[in-house]
Amino acid sequence: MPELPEVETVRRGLAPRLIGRRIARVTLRRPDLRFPLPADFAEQLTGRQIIDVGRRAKYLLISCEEGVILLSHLGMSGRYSFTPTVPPGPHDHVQFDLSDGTQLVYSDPRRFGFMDLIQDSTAIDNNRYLKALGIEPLGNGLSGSYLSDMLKGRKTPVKSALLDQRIIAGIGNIYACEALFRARLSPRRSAQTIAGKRADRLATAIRDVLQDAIAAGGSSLKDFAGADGALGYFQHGFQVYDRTGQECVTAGCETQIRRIAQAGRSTFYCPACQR
DNA sequence: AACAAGACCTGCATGC
DNA sequence: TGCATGCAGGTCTTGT
Repeated sequence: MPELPEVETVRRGLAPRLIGRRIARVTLRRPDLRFPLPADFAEQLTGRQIIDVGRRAKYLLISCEEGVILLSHLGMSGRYSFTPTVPPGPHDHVQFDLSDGTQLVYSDPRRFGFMDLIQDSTAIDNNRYLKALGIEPLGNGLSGSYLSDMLKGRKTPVKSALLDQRIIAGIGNIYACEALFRARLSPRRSAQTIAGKRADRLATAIRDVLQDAIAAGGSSLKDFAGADGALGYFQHGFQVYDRTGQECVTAGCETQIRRIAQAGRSTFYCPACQR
């Protein structure tokens, strides 16, 4: 599951190959992704020219002429490719034939991803998937004071709070772990204790780790690839994620990275550096 | 209101 | 080799 940096990497890969092209044909090999597609999904898109490829949190927003916007979430294993196989693979669920003769294929083995249509840009904020989202972590809204305000009174672990998309939209399991390591904060700490300098540190760490990951072209675990098929390199930059038992990267700290479960998700951290 | 747990679905690594 | 188990980047829904 791509998190914000991976979705942004996909967006950047798609934009130059989509903008200005027309959607000549939409083939639905499987109309039931995670959720049912709108009944007129193909009809609404067919013939329309693509004018922008945007992103909100982990959602891709592909804007077409006459205002229709295709919303696409990659779930855990969704990916876009311009090199369709013949015959189509079992998980190639949607294909967009473009006016320049290229074909964009959406594949998603786990089918946790989904798509929707938004009628025009004024309806974005009312979309069922977007309306409850919190701030963009790379926007101007993220600050220590925003974090301390939002986390006030919350007893859930700060790690779990970072995954709450209503507070900050776009952080997933990897970058929640990585941001807390950079901020030297324990993932087990109660969210309401994040205030003052701790909150400032966390806000900075979130922004920095996401920016670094985007600059590296996203990470790549098992299923992710950019739209051009290239792999991201940020996984080489993980300092705690999936490093159970390995030595902490902090100079002089020889503590082993620990893995715990929080709210059903794995958390990785250094119990010595993160307080 | 906040929080935890379950549900959704397939593929892969691991251990017996 | 085959099989069972647990795990995976997310989000929505249900129940306390």
